[in-house]
Amino acid sequence: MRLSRFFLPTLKETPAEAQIVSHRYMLRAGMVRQASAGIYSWLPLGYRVLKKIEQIVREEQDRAGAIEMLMPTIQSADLWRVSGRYDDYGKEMLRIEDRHGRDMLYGPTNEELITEIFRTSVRSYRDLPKNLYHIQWKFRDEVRPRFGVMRGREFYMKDAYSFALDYPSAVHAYNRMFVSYLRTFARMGLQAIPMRAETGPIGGDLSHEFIILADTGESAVYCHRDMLAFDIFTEDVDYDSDLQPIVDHWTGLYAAADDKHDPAACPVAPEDLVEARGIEVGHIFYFGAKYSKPLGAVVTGPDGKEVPVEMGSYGIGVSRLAGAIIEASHDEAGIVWPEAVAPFRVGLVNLRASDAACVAACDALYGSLNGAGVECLYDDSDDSAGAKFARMDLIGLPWQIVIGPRGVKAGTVELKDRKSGAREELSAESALARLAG
RNA sequence: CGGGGCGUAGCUCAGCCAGGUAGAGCACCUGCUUUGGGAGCAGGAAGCCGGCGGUUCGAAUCCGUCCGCCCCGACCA
Repeated sequence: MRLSRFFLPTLKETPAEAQIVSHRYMLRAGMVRQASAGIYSWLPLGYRVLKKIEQIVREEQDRAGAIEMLMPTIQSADLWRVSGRYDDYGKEMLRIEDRHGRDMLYGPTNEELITEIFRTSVRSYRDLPKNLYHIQWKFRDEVRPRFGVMRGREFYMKDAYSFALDYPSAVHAYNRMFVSYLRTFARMGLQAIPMRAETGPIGGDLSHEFIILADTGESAVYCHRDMLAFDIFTEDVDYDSDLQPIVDHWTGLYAAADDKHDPAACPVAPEDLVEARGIEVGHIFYFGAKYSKPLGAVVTGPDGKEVPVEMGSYGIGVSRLAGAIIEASHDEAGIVWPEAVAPFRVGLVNLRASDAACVAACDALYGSLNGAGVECLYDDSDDSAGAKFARMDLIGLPWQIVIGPRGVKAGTVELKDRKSGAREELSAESALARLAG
């Protein structure tokens, strides 16, 4: 993509409303723009990141055996009255009335809807287990939205719902999601720590939050020091095998968010206890028959008796992750994208747009990169060199290739690693080979 | 929802206390000069001073009211 054809409204100064680093950089890098409190437009650069994150989540859900579908953003209040949550959810739920005076709502979650779909379609234990998910915009009318997309009112979320015949099989469904979450966050370059959690208004009694540590995290978290040394989980998994050993390994050491942490009852010696701030990027629940019972989602078991299905739900904050990744990966100059979620893999900088030789060298390499399938943002503007460097650092693409008169004369380009800052002079062919590899 | 703060040019902000022709820096446009870390000079364009009402000869400025946004707390993927 040529910068001259792209839409990248970067800001030199920090907008006053942004307090934390991810929010500041997302605004400055032209990723998002606030539409109203807690509601954002995703500009092209930010949208590319959002889609990368979404795709990783999707691939790992699919790998774990979940089936993708799509439910609407607007729901009828009727189902929520049946489950009893229409009143319980309170003002967080955005309520709407249609032209016929029917009560509608902008869905904050989808347990009722998915259970209803399941109820009318599945009658036999032979159709179990199932795990259905979708990735969709949600709305929770937070009293006080803040931290940019990390605590917005409108947010993009993956939510999966598992259906099982009995408790052991429900636990296996839970474990599948647990393990797939480890993989999902690892692919984004994040060390996510599963922690015991309150189940909140969703309800249930087996629940973990996946937390990434960051100074600006919303909640205090506590965990055993050794957990930080765990290798991030990247191995391939047979999701049909017994996953309990993996889950046990990751839950064997103490880790809890503040709402589950009791200093008096903490089993970890003070010198081994890490106290930090964390951002919740995923949350998984087992909640049994909490919804299947009132909504009548029952199946006939092998013994011919009807039983309510055992359910769980599993969320990942897709839009929140965009902010959370920046919190975990940035420096004074801007964002430092992990390769897997970077909006482009490489930024190609023409230092001298007025110089025919520089233009020719850049155009040639740009063509080669595109030909090799390397996502490239090509700064073909005639801005000053300093402005280009600063902008490229700000938007945080993992690699920069700088071509200027100096290098063109010497037959070299400069390859810069955004994360380490290391620069290297090499031929355009070598740079291409490096990035295409 | 309690407490606090702020709405003036695209962005960051001054001006308000003490009413009297709407400002600066950055960004933008034109031209020239520059060109390896957010360049220089000259010129230009740009604002219903958040909305409504009031006080006044006169309101960005004073008073009232509404709206929007931010921060702290309580609450949440």
